[in-house]
Formats: sequence, structure tokens, C-alpha cells
Amino acid sequence: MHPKASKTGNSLKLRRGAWGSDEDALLRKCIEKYGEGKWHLVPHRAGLNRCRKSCRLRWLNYLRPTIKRGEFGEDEVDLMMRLHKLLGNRWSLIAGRLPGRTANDVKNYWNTNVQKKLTTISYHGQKEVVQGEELNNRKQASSCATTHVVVKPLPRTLSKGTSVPCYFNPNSHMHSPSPQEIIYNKIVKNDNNNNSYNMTINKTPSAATPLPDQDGIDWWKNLFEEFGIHGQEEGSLEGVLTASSSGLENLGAQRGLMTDESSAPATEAADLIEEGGQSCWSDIWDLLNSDYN
DNA sequence: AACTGTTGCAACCGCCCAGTT
DNA sequence: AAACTGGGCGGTTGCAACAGT
Repeated sequence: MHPKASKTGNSLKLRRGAWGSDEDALLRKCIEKYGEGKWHLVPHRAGLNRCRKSCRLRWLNYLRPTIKRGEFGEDEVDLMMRLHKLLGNRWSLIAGRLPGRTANDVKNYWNTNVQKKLTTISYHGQKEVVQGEELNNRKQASSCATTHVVVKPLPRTLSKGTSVPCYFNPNSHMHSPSPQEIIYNKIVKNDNNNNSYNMTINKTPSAATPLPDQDGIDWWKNLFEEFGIHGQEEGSLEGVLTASSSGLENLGAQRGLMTDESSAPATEAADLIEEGGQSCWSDIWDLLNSDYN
């Protein structure tokens, strides 16, 4: 019996611990037949003596056919680092940007690989083995030295039928960021590189891109306001764009990411927004896909 | 070969949030 | 408004496998 199987009284009825191949097969069959969701029905439907949470976890973290196995690639680790810097321990959000990777995978990788590396690399960039009291001292010092602002967007509730602009590239497994996301990436994350997720952009949004409706406008407005960016015209797309144009500059400057205003992508994007209004997104798209060194 | 220490990761726990009653 | 329920998340645990002595 698995050691975790005898912790609570409930476990007398429900099986716990490691999953057997027969259980996996039952669960897989059940999900194939009924689809994901309604997890409280899954144990009964599948004929499993497991709790709903256990079934859900097993499926999401192990059985799902889209799950990618094997080592994390260099680009994946790089993206993970950036996202962690931005989001903190929001593993599900980070995993959402790493196709095929689960939140559990990301969390485990971070805890076992990345965190370990961070604590064993000295300030001079030289690898060394640090243990005991010295390790604790380093950790303490490191937490002071690398303090940064973690952006934690609040969950947003939209009314029914809202179409928040979502720029999904059907030809790619990767999510293609919206123009707004590109701007956000460029400024907040200082991401000017051709990372894998940026390289999936293979179309301009000019024709096919839906423009935000009122709820979408509010959504973006709320996001900007969260960063202390305020528009002049309430409730209009132009207002949001105007707000974003000034706000982007402020945000970039606030974060100390734009040393040369004349060549900063945010400034140029902001100018384009101010000049072009709704029709300028394709220009901004091109601009933000170009390299800034 | 036997023992000990370390690592990776699957699984569980407790909590939170949103929706429903 | 309060209680309940389902879904989801981050943190933690502990086992199996591996590496070192």
C-alpha cells in the first residue's frame, strides 16, 4: 500500500497513491468518450475508485495526449525565466505559454533546476558549489539584490458574448501575441529578441484582426489603468489608444527600460497609435516585429 | 556489493474563487 | 446573504532511481 493511502478516514473507500496502467486506461477511455470536465462524474463513468481531484490531476499532468515529455529546450527555459520574472510563481500561466508543458512540469523544473542554479551562481557569474550557512547567506543576499516588481494581473470578468481580441495562429501550436501583447512584451518584459513565440507571427493583423468591442476596450483600459495609465476620453477606442500611447512611454520610462527615447519601440509605437488610431495596428505590428538593438 | 546521499517528479493537501442553490 | 459545490492552483511530500563512496 502506498504510504499516502492511509492518511485520512476517507481513504478507506477511495484508492490513493500511484496510478496503475489499468486505471490509466480506464481514465483515458472515459475522457475520450465524454471529454474533459465534469470531474465529479469521472470516477463513476470510468469505474475508478478515485476522487475527482485525483482523476483530474492524473489526466492533466500525465495522460493528456498533448503533453510534451523530455527535457526543456533552451528557448523554453529562457521563456520560463522571463515569464517567472513577470508573473512570479503563477505556474499555470507560465505553462500556458509553453505548449505541451503542464504547470506541474514547470513548477518541478523550476524548483529542481532553475532555483538551484540561481543559488549556486555567484555574482561574478562563476559557477561554484555553495552549501550550509554560506548558501543561506547567499540566498538572503540574492533575494535582496534581485528584488523586482512582479506584475500580477487581477482576474477579469467579462459580460456574456464579450470578444476580447485573441490573436491565435491556427498554423502554429504557439500562441501568437496580439499587437497589445507585443507592446506589453516589449516594454514590460523588455523583450526585443526573436524568441520562438515571437517568431510564430506570420501575418499582419490589419485585415483579419477584429477590433475590440466595448467590453474589449474596457478590458484593455483596465489593464492599462492597472499600470497607472489613464485615458482622456472615457469609453472610446481612441481614448484607450491615446491613453496607451502616453501610458506606454510612461510605463517604459517608469521601468527604466528605455534609455534612448528616439529609438525606443514603445515611443515609436506610441507615436503611431497617436497618429493613426485604429488603422495603425499593422504598422505597429511591423514595427514591433523588427529588431531594436 | 552494500550503504548513503541526492535528485526528479508524481501525487496529495489545503486553500481560493466563481457559480449555483 | 449565506451555504454549498466544482474546478483550479501553488506548495509540499515522499518514493524510486541514480550517483557517489
